[in-house]
Amino acid sequence: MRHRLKDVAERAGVSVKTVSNVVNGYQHVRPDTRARVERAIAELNYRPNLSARNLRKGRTGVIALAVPELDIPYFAELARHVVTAAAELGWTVLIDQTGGGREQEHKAASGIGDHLIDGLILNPLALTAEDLADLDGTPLVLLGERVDHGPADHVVIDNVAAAREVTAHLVALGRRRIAAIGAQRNPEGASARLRLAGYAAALDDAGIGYDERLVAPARGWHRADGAAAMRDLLATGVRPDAVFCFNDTLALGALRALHEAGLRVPADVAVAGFDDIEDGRFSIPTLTTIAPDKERIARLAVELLANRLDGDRQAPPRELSAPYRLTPRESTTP
Amino acid sequence: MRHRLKDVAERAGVSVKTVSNVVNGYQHVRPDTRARVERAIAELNYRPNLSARNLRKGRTGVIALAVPELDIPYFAELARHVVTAAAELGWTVLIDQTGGGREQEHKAASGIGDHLIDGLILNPLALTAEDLADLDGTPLVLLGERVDHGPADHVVIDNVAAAREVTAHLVALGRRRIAAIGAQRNPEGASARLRLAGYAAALDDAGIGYDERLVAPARGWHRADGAAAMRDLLATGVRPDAVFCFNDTLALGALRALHEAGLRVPADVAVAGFDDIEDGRFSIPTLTTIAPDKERIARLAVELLANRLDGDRQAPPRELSAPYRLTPRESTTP
DNA sequence: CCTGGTTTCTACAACGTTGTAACCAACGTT
DNA sequence: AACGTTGGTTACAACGTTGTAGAAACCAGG
Repeated sequence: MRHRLKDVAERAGVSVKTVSNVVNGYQHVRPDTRARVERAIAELNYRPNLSARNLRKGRTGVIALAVPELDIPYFAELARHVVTAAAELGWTVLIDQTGGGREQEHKAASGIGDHLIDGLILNPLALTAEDLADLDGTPLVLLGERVDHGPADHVVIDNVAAAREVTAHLVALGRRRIAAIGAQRNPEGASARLRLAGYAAALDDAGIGYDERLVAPARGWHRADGAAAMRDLLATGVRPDAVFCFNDTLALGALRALHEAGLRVPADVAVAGFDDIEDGRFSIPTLTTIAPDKERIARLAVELLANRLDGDRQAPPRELSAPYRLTPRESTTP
Repeated sequence: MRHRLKDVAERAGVSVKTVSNVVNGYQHVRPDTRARVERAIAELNYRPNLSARNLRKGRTGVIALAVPELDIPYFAELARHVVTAAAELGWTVLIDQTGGGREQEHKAASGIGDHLIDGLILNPLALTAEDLADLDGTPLVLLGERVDHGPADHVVIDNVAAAREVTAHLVALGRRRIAAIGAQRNPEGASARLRLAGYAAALDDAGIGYDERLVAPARGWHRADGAAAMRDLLATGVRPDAVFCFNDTLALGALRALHEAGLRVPADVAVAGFDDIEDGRFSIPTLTTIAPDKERIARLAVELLANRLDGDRQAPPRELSAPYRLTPRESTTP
């Protein structure tokens, strides 16, 4: 049922290579030969065997995207854009879920060696620079925060500036007791660390003291974690008048916990998030957030990978920055 | 930098095939030979070339999952479970976004022929039976509703019964003017059609007449579509006291539109959805929904594919059913 | 009619792996 | 001592494709 170049060649009365040439759009093929071959291809419904082609060419046309969890909307939305951007360059995307663990992230990164994929776009949560040291030259692009001076290209947004801007927005509304949710206990959560730094900087700008009791760690990045952190905050008796959550799912969880505690948003407590996921545009109230340009991030990542594949693999790593925008909504401004 | 069986063989002083045997866990290898080979493998950091292995074996170890859109949470959650279930059987999952179009779904299905993937799990929205007619025997499992008597295995949940149950739940709360959101204009949306049928059946059970003005079509399955449909309903002046949305994102959009219209949920209007996505467990109010066992669906789909791959490819298509559970929450019961 | 260049096509080898068949050695059985 | 059996290993071919080198056919200019 399945045909090979050889079958097409026999039917068209030409050599295998000529069929290959037609398939690959080689120029110097006589029109009538080409037509005969194309007819044979159509009649046999021939499809090239990609495994064989890959083996011969050393390329697979598949890139991988490794994210912590697909059912965190930010990553799902990002994945969508990466798939789209990659498709434009003729690539297929293989999506990997790392679970956010250092070990699994490392496995995803070294899985490059399988020859199954030409390159990897990795959004690490816990990976450190030394984890990347033993990679053997397959192109890698990191998303989110830089793994300090790692050997790879990366696409970032300015987490510190963004966090500072959204915190300043809360300050500008007259809030003074501004909590932060999402600090990570393990020191490796780079994004969390930077967002915390931006938060602290904005407080400093406003002459507000940093109060450790207002900074709540979160176990993960899910709604449940945000809700739990918010409940903890309320339970300790510190009464924040605003909360900056380090991502939108945490913020949505916090909204829920505030609702259950009978507090009004934004009247009693203003809430801001980070990521601009679709939920936040329809939640009650809608969610003020930092909106990173996800499409741009995806496109830049794919382009970096393409450059690496076609160009100099030894070139020094590049860092590209994607824009973001503070997007005020009901959760801070009624 | 990249090593082949041959390199390992030379270093260990054995034949290429012996190394291959060690790599594949072949029994009859002398312990000291095995040790020597394994040391050489470790020293060279050898990784098999999957393209070559695939070419030789005719299998790639990769299956594809094609869903309409990754950033619809239901599909993201499903994808997560499929990836997990597949990993247990040693498979990698390649995720495809069809966009829900008939053409693209067909392309995904026929893309099987590329030899890149061993099988496909497809969640179709618009695909018809005849679209599947020209597939050449590569295993395919359909999710969601059956494409009428198509030639493929499929995993379903009983959409009619589930929709009937959730509608009956609304009736039991004393609601009589129950709207439905999510009917599709194009006749191909099989799931929507079945859920509509269940809705109608439940009304009939309760002796409530079917009122066409209460049935709102939706363009897509996003929150924005649900909000738009709800606004349309309200604009026409029919005042429903309950709404059954054909999925959760539509319901979340409807919640938002009701909020904007100043209507209370569930006091004025009760709202129910379908899918049990994470958002619905944290929204305000939390969302009553039908919770399909997504993990089970994913597992069944992967198992069907596995059976097809290892077993009889000509066996008649099978239909497996996954359970669901009505999950009442605040949006119907305060 | 020859020369040199281009176009069109082909034979062959190679990519890295594994299945097949075969070999040799060691063993226990007749 | 001859025999079959098993364990351990190997040489070879094949999977389907494409790059290389070159042959054959064609063309133009002298």
